[in-house]
Amino acid sequence: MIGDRIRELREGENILLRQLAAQLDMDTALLSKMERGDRQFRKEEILELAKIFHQSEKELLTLWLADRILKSTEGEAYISEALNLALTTYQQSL
Amino acid sequence: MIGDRIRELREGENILLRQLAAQLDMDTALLSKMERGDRQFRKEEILELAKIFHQSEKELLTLWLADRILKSTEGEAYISEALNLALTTYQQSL
DNA sequence: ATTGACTTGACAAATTTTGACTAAAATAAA
DNA sequence: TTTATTTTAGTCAAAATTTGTCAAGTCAAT
Repeated sequence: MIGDRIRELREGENILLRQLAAQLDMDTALLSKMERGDRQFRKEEILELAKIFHQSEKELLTLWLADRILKSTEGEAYISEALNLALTTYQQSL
Repeated sequence: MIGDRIRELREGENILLRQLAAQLDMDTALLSKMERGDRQFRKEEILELAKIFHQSEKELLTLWLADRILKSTEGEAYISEALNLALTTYQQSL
């Protein structure tokens, strides 16, 4: 999800994986995994990517956090119910 | 949240922390932390607790998963947005 | 002051996540 | 097809996180 978006942005600007990896100071193989969702981005990387691609931090961070949320539910039952409950619980806590 | 519910159920049946801990084959201190939300239950423990207290697995697992979801978002920005996005993304994936 | 129930903090053990590296696979260019 | 480049997959150890245990702590009731 965030990985797809990053790939989309990268390809939209015709930047190679290894070039973007260099900008982020990371191994190309690792960035490849991150774009494909095998590994998670770190928040700092998302912020850096927002700068590089002139996207709002909010958009990218939201995608990134949604990914992490879904990852934390992988393989479980009652995911919709739990997400709904988490949402209302969170909103009430504000 | 799930911890509160377990404590409620336990106290409702006048079971001591150490007694329930014994039934779950765990240290009393650990169960104490779990009820208070310091530590997370494992899924097998939730299933066992559903049996012990004659509650539906769905109810307890949903509470448990919602807890884990919220924990995975702790300290982040755009939590509501991400939860909503995670929810719609998940539902579309079905 | 002693007992019983529960809580807390510190530490060690276990598990999971992570990044670097290597090589294989896919893709593109010649 | 060969060669070069880009991407993906697999492995391994280090780092980080989670988990379990124990001892000491609080608090309330006796």
